[in-house]
Amino acid sequence: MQRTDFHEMACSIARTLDVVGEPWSPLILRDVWAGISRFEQLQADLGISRKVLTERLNHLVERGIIDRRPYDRRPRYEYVLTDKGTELVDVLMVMVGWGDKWLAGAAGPPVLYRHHACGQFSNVDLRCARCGEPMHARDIDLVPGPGAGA
Amino acid sequence: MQRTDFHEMACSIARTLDVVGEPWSPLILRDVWAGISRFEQLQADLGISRKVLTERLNHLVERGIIDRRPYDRRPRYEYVLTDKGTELVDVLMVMVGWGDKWLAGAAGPPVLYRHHACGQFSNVDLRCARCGEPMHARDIDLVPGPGAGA
DNA sequence: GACCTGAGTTCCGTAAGGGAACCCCAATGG
DNA sequence: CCATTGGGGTTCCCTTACGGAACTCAGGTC
Repeated sequence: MQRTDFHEMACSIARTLDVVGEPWSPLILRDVWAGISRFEQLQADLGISRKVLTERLNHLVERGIIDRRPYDRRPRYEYVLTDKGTELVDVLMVMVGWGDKWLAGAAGPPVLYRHHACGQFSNVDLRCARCGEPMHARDIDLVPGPGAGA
Repeated sequence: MQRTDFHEMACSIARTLDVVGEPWSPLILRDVWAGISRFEQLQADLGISRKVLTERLNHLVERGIIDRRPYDRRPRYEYVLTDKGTELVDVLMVMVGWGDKWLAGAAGPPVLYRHHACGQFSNVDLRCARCGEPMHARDIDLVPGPGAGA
């Protein structure tokens, strides 16, 4: 894990990385999103060490990304996305779009999205929340906001 | 950094993490995007160790995210985004949206985006590339694609 | 020729990940 | 009613990677 603390930086990227920037955290989020929700399943699917998996799960629960809840009268637990965590999946969806385009190669994308609204296999596209036009890195200027440091 | 190799996984998230999943890499990308492009500037801005900065820059150059190019007849170099790297910034923009909403607190967002197309301060929104309707985690089904493993 | 500056490299101490073994608890089951 | 099973973690040791400071190198400048 990063030794330098990203939490204090006046940057929403750094602060987001403080939540899911550690190795494995995004993949844990992916698995929980995809329905792999129990400790043993996660450990087997990811091949992560049990120690680190415990740490990451606790961290994600503390930050309100996932909830830990019992699913049996025996001490058995599963992890489910909170609203906060579900919205964080947006980041993963965009990563998938980029990875599909630049890294998937001839085999094609490993996973497809079927959009409920239109029923088609599709991908995400970034648009301006105000005018609806495409909004990518080259389409904007960065301006200091109210929460900027001195 | 991660000891387990994400590169071989049949998952575009894992493969993207193999490129920018190491600690600091996303922040380096952010800085280069924002115009902080030289070694000394990056080191000072991030507070990263010089050794790790060197490793990360080399890694990003190898993966085609940034280019290293001389800006002087002396051995001086700057780093600039490639097209591949510029598209990867989409991921950062979505992270900013999430961080602004869930982590910024009362101070408000540290940075604002002014959209060239409409001139307004805005944020990104995820839409279906086919039908244009909103597309978030709950709006899709995941289906194995052609590049899925056995 | 001495000095400066940007861009790294080297070295050491510490902290984090990997892996295997171990532990705890509730529900069977013989 | 004691032994077993199986999920969900802990504990331990080993190795690797980060942080930080010192050092190097090459071209320009005074």
